[in-house]
Amino acid sequence: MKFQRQAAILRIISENEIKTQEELSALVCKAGFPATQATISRDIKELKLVKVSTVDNGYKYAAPNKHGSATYMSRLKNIFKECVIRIDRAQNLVVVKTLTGMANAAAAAMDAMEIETIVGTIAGDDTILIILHTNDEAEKFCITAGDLLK
Amino acid sequence: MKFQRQAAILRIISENEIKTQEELSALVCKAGFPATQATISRDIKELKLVKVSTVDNGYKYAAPNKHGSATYMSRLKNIFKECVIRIDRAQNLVVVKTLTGMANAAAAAMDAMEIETIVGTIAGDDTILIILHTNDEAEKFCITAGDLLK
DNA sequence: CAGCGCCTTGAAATATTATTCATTTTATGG
DNA sequence: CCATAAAATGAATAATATTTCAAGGCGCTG
Repeated sequence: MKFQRQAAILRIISENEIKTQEELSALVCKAGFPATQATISRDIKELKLVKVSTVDNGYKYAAPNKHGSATYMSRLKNIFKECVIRIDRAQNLVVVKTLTGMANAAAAAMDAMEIETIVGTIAGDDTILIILHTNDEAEKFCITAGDLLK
Repeated sequence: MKFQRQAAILRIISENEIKTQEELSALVCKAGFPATQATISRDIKELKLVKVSTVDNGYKYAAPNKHGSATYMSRLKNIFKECVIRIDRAQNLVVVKTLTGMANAAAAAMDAMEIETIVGTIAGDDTILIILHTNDEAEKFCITAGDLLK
C-alpha cells in the first residue's frame, strides 16, 4: 500500500495546491489509500517533499529540491539530469536518449565533466552515442551516469 | 535590518544543519540580528526556504526548490538557468555569459524554447551572442531571459 | 502453525510553525 | 519637523507537523 500511496501523493501535489497535511490526507484517502495525517507526515519525510511559500502568500507542498550547492559539478549534473531520458548499453557503447534537441546540451555537460574513460561521443538530436574502451568501463559508466539522474 | 538578517539566514543555513526555527533564531541573534521565531517564520516564507528531510533521518532548512513540474519547458528553463551566469545587452544584441563550455548547451536549450523574436544565435565556449530585430525586442528578451534565471 | 523480527500505521502527545493582534519603527508627503 | 500611512516585529495563541507508543500485519524459520 505504501508505495502506491506515495505515488498518489506525488500525483496529487503536482495537480493541486496542497496547503496542509490534513488536506493531503483527505485527498489521498479519497484516492483509495486510507492514511492519517501522521502517515502523510512520514511519507513526506521519505519522499523529501517540502512545504514552500507560494506567490499568493500561502504555502504548498512540492517536489524535493535537487539543487544543493551551486558548484560547477552540481550544475553539470542538473543539466545532464534534465536532458536525459534513458541510458542503455551495448558492449562498449552507451546510448543516451535525451529530450528532443537536447542531445548536444547533455553531451556538452558530460564532456565538461571530463570522464577519463570516455573515448569519444557523437551527439545527434535526441541521442548520444558514447564510446568507451571496454565493456567493463561502459558498464561502470552506465552506473555513474545513472546515479547522476537521481 | 531585514535584508541583512535574511542574508544572514541564508548564510547560516548553508553552513549549518538547522533543524528548527528556534535554532535558527538563536544563531541569527548571535550573528547580531535579534529576531524571534515569529520573524524567522516570516523570513522563511519570504525567502521561500524549505524544511527538507535529511539522510540521517532528520530535518533541515534549505534553499528553495526551483524544480516545479517535470514538463519540457521547465526542463529547458533549468538547463538554461544552470548554465547562465550573466545577461547583457548592446542595442539589438544580447550577450549571454555562461559557465565555461556551456554556451552551446544553453543555446541549445534556448533554441528549443523557440522564441520567435530571435533572429539568430552564435555560441562560443562561454558566451552566446543573440541577435534580435530591434532594441525593443532585445530588451524584452533580456527581461524574459532574466526571469528564467530566478 | 507458533514464534520471531521487522515494517507499517493510527491515536494521542509533543514539538514546531504560522498567524493574530498590538505596538513600534520606518518611510512619505506636506 | 510633524502627521500619517505602511512595514516590521514580538508575545501570545492557533494551527500544523512530528514523534512516541502500542498494536496489527506480514514474511520467515523451525
